[in-house]
Formats: sequence, structure tokens, C-alpha cells
Amino acid sequence: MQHPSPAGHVPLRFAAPSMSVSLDRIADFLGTVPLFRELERTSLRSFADITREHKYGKGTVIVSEGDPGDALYVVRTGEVKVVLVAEDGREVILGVLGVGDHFGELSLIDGRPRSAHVIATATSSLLVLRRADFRRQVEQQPQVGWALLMELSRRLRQADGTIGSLVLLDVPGRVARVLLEHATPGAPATLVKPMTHQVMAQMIGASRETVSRAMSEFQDKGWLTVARRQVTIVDRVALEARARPAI
Amino acid sequence: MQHPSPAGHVPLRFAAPSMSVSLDRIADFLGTVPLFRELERTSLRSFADITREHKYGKGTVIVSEGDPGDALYVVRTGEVKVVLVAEDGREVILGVLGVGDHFGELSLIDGRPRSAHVIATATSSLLVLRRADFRRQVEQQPQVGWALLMELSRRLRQADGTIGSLVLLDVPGRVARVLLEHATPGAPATLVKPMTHQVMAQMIGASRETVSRAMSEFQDKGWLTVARRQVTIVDRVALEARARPAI
DNA sequence: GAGACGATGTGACAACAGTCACGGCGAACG
DNA sequence: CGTTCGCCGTGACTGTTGTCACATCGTCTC
Repeated sequence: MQHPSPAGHVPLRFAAPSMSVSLDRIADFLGTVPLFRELERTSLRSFADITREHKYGKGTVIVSEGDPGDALYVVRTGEVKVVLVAEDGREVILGVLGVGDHFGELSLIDGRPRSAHVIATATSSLLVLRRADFRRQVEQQPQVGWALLMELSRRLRQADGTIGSLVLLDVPGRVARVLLEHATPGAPATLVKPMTHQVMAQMIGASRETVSRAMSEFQDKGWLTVARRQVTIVDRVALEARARPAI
Repeated sequence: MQHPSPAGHVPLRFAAPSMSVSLDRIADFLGTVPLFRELERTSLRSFADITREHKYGKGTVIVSEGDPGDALYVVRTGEVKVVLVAEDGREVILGVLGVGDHFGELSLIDGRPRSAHVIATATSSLLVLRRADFRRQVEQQPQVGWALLMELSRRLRQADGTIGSLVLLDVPGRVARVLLEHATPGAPATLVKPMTHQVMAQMIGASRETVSRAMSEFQDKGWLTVARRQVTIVDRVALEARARPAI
């Protein structure tokens, strides 16, 4: 695939001396990514060695559904969304990925075309690992294969949960569910990373208006408070009950 | 986990001579399963060696959501369904597994509880591989790890597709989609694996009645014919168009 | 072959949720 | 400091779809 409309696409170049410095910094970063966490320093450096860094401006399409794909991407800075896009423009958000998250494994594993679009929601810097390089490394570092299995398992559980909620829950129930999913596990007052109603709506297959009404309802019931786009969960138990089928 | 209500649960026992015969037959069977297809004869036998065979009567719950899980199951004969069950009894069918399919990998990989119920839809015989045994074998046969990645990739793509269809398509669109997904492009005509409307409804999150109406509509339009529960797709192109968002 | 049971067609009705429309509010930016 | 733009709240209306109810039909068993 050619990167479509690569606004802000800036392949980095380093002179020999700064190169090794950069390698170290990239290896440091990879060490914080779950996929590579088990690796020794030297292995981290070999992975760092096969990365290329690309920058993408907000709104840039990084991969498109249907494209042949042969690279794995790791978010180093910024944020991207994984979306299905209908011909009439409607979007379903399958995931929002932040620093340390990665995407593109599926095409890398099975060689089939990209299954979704990935679009930068903020100016982002991504590490790109091409299939041949990555596979060669993984063959020498089987821990990474295992970490991949763990990650795919996590996503599959999440996807199945989403399917269940789409079928079994009404919109307020699904809103409760995303809120809980994005809540920090803190004790009495739990915070949620800010999200616009529009984004929530696209994550749960609902309209912005209905999400808005559900959020108002939850505030009226005293289940949560909102101050400057920042949601605080007051009554976690009530929300959990609302997010369970069979109202 | 203890197998819940193991009606028809009959662990097989063999005397020493017939044992090796059985091992060979099981190894033969495993060789037809994609997960183990790449393996040599001797490796197949080592996997066969760590299996136990269990039988389950129709309707038996094989694993329950929430149970701790430490085994992988391969369907040797029969059929099982993977379902989410709401407290009010409604069911979402995540998948129907036949001979050669397997389930239970997720708990085996990440050690977390079962994410869904698995229920026998026909009298079934399953090969059970326990986590410790399986992991030990996989460490010596990395091809199996790769095959697992392929399988999880396939399921993740399918799950994402299902999420997209739940959000973007109306019920007739989703009906068209399952039909196409279960169609085998035979020479004279494309046949669809027989399914009751009730099952289709639970697969796509709709009511039986609405599925019934959609099927009638498709027959009226001449897109398919039904004879004795056997669906034949006449106009595949029309169905594909109907299964695309943005009518 | 007669009953029983499950699967299927179809009509009527209610309701959840999408769509459209518009006003208000707050943040960002010139 | 005012304008602009994106985000949010809410009312009114519409429609797809679930629910209930019942008739029909095929298949299986006895």
C-alpha cells in the first residue's frame, strides 16, 4: 500500500553517530510496549533496528481497508482510531489506540488485506515494522509470538463482548458499558479519559443524540458527574447493573 | 472447571493393544485439523497422546462463561455452539463449530475465565487437551503457535465484520450476510448450510419473525429458493449488494 | 396414519431509537 | 475581545423492529 494522503509524512534520517542514540531511545520505548516487554536489551535493540519512524498529521489515513498490508505499526506518540467506513460515510469505531498500542498484526500474520481503516486522530508518530523483518526477529524471539497470542486473545474477548452488548443491550446499557470499559480502576471516584459523545456513539453503534440523552439520564440519577468533558463515575455499581442484559 | 451436567460423558478406555491403534486414528484425525496440519506424523502422535476423548449429549453445557478454563477442545464428531446467554435467557450465537473446529484457546492462552458458553447442539465427541500438556507440546512445535495466530486472526476479522454489520446493516442486510457467509460456492448452485430461522436470528441479533420476513422477501425477489430447509442462492450479486452498507 | 412438536408465515401493535431542527455553550483563534 | 466552530442538550416526528398471537405445515414417532 502507498500511504494515502501522507500529510506530514516525514521519514526520519540520522547521521551515523546520532543513529545509535536513536536506536537506544527506540529500544527503551519498545521495552514499555507489552508486545516486547519480555525481551532482553539486546533483543530490543534488534527490533528497534528494523523499525522506521513515520509521522502522520491529524486526520491522515494510515491504512485503508482492502489494501494489501505487510507492516506492523506501533504508536509512539499521538493517537489513532481503527474504523469501518460505510459507503455513505457512517463510521464504526473498532478501537482507539494510544501510545504503546499497535495495529496491523492481522495482515502481517495471515497475509490478507487490511480489515479496517486506521486514521490518525492527532498528530502521531508511528514505528513501522515490515513483515519479513518482523517475522525473522520473531522466529528468534518466541516470547513475542506468545505476547501476540495474548494480545489477539484480549481483542477477541473484547470483540465478542461488544457483539453481545450490541445485541443484548439498549443504547443506555451500551453507554454504561463503554464508560466502565474506559474507567480507571480507582476506588470510589473513578475517572474516564475524555471522549466526545460523537465518538462514544460511533463506538457503540448509536446516534450522538441518543448517547447525549443517556448521559443526561445518568447524571440526573446521580450515577456520574461531568465537569469540563471529564466524567467522574459516582455510582459504579448502578452503572454495572445498567450494563447487564435483562433490564 | 468441572464439566457441568456431563450427561453422556463417557471417557473412553482402551486396553494396551487397542490404545496404539486409537492413537493412530486420533493422530490421523488431528492431521485433518488446520491447527495441526503442518505437523509431521510423529508430532501428531505426541499431540494425540495428550488428548482425552469426552462425549456430550445434545444440549449439554460443555463450558460455562466465567468458569476458569485450562483446556482446549477439538470437535471430533457432532456440533457445538458458542453462545452468550443473558440472564433473561436470550442467547447470542457467536459461532457454530463442526468437525475439526476447536474452542477454548483463549483461556488456554491468557489464563482468564471462559468468555462464553459452549453447548452441544448434537451428540458430540470432543478431544480435550489440558493447558500444561498443550503448552509443553507447542514449545516443541512452533508451527502450532503460528497456526493459532492464523486462527485467532481469522476469528478477529470475522468478529469485527460482525460488529460492522450489526451497526451498519438493517436486519435483511444481516440476513443476506449470514447466508453469504455460510454459502458453499458449489458447481451448479450455491448452497447454504441448513439453518433454522431461529438460529439465524440469534446469530445476527434479530427476532425469528423478522428473519422469516426477510427470507420471504428474498424468495419473492427471486434471489434464492428454499426446498426442505435447503437454501439455494440464485442471485448472489443481488444478495451481496443487499449485504453492503448504504442501501 | 394420527397426534405431537418444532419450524414457519403473517397480521396488529407498541416502542426504542434514528433523523431533523435548532438553540446554547465553551474553547480556540484571529 | 469578538467571532467562529465544534460539541452538547432537547423537542418533534418517523420508522424499523421486537413482541404477541395465531394459523399452517412438515416431520417424526408411536
